[in-house]
Amino acid sequence: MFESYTIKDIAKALGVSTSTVSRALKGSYEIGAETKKLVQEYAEKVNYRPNPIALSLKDQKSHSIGVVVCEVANDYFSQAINGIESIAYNLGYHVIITQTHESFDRETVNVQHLLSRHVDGLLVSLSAQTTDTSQYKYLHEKGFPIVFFDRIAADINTHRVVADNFKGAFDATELLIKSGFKKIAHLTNSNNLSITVERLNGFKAALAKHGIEFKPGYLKNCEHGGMIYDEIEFAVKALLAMDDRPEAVFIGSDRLTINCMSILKKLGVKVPDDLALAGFTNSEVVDLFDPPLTVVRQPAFQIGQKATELLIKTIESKWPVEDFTTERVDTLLIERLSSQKLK
Amino acid sequence: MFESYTIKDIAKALGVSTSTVSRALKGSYEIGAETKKLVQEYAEKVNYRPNPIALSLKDQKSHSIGVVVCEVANDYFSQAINGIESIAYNLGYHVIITQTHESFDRETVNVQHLLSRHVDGLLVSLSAQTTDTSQYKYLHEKGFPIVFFDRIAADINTHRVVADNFKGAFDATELLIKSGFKKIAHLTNSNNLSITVERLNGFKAALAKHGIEFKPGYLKNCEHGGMIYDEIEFAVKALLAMDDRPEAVFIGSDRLTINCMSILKKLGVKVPDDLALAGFTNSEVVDLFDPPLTVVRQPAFQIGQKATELLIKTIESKWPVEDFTTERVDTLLIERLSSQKLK
DNA sequence: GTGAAAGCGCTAACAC
DNA sequence: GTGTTAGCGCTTTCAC
Repeated sequence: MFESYTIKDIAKALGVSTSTVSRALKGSYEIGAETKKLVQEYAEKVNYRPNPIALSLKDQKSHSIGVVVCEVANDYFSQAINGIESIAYNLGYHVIITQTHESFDRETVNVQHLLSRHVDGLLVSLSAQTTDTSQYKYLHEKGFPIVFFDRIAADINTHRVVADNFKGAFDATELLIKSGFKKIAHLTNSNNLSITVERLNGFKAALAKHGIEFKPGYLKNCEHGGMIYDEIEFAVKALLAMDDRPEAVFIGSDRLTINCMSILKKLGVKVPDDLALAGFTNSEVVDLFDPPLTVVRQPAFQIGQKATELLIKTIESKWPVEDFTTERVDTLLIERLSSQKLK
Repeated sequence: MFESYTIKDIAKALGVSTSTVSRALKGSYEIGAETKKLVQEYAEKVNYRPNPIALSLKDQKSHSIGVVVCEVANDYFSQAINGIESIAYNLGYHVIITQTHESFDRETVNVQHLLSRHVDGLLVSLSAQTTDTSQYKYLHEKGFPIVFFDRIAADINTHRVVADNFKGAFDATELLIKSGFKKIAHLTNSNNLSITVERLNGFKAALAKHGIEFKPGYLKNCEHGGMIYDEIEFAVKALLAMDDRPEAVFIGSDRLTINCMSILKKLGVKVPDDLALAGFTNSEVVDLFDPPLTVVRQPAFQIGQKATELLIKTIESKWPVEDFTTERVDTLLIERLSSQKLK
């Protein structure tokens, strides 16, 4: 096995005490210049690294943060994790990632697991199935640092970082309207999610602004957050089978947008001729699609970074934090062929 | 802050000693049935969780493994990490991910960082820039567990998990040949990488089998592993500008395949009419591309799993491991429009 | 200016 | 059957 030097080894080698070594290494003023130099040079020479586990045990912090997301192999979340990691790394934390696969049970198990690992705080994006947020409420009340991002718990007053989902949805919907569509459907995620509600509101607001009535029949929710292909296919087919079939659809989630394209292609429905399309996604290759996709992009990397900064600030705060912010960052609308009305 | 119960709290509350609690909790036979029950019920009640940091300090293991990859926001690696995490999670390890962004310096820093965190072992996929593997050699010789996956170090005899890159390349190239192409270029990664060499060999073997001469001019390396867009664009343009311009190109990396498509589209080069294309990628949406892409997929998830299993087995081995395996898993060739010869 | 020792949470060897 | 204690690596208070 691989051994590394401890403070004790250095102390023994140099014939001083461990406390001297400890102090010398952090340049304490109490240590004589030559001793200090001696110790520091020796430590350097043997490539001494303090044992972070011992430090953690001492100061009762694990220097790790737990992340709860639905899926890593998802463009939005892999980008967000990238942001999380970049901040955590710089501030000396490491990141433990867990996936819910949109299941509430799995989410609960993950949180328990992370707590048993004594993470110093939690970065959470709720699963599509989650309605009961009491475990977070309990922890939050006990003073345990939690930051929600993307899919937040409305009833827990802690730091939150989200995209401006309302505006993102509004913009995309308005774009479809301005392209000339009036019959616009909305395919979206589980109603449990904050993002679903916000995006639906943005969708409705855009319709209202342009005097278009919201038709409940044009709204399709996929309760499993796009994890179940058949559910999406069912919803898409239902839209296509309507008497007053929509001409366009605005899609409220990354996975749904991609899967919807895939289903339409399979069914031989031409985009945008038969059905125009705009949707949320963070995929970087949608301009290579046939047709190129009109999308709402979220600054996932920055969202991950901000959430992590807030979390670590909370963790390291000397005083109980009581003042919580909700950061809202802009989305980006990119128009491509899929949302255009062809002659 | 958030406090949790320790063995000491339980001992005090129950008026027994800490060792009794410790033993009772692991159901030791030395403890009387009623004491055991008492302790276990109390621990359950207060939701006791052993402090993993204390355990780590005791048995000199951090129960964490370090991962070195070039990029997380890459389909192949995010899928591999998924596999890594799934195994690590089940075996009680957590995973610290670092990214090299294809830089050797960054890789060195990352390895140092991971070692300073006292990870129990390393899962490594080399950066495109790396030629000097001495840091790994040094660690390996000291008995430190390392498993290479995907981009391996040829000169270090440790566990390795790779796709059958030779065959994957061979199959894709042969497919192009069978489609009727003879002038086939190869756009690929840095020559430093094991995968580059293996895929090139597969490419050459397929040409040879069908009596086609290998033209060095048709081989383009992107030394930065596709991180620099201009480099790829330069290579693609060079191929297109050749007197004896290739009719098809086989691409040896995920990022290059996607970027090449993007460049061809920008240049107005029609695929497969003007240039047919087949390449390695693990993107799940390439069937939505225009045109749908012919690809070689790697079982990234399984590769991640296997590598992690081997690593943890090595870590937990009671004896120094001397017998190392190289696991080679099959790739999957999926034919779509991009590789077909149109009339 | 430096050393001794306690303590963080847990386990295990050694009492009794 | 249960308690006492040392020790994992490090910091820090208290001595000198």
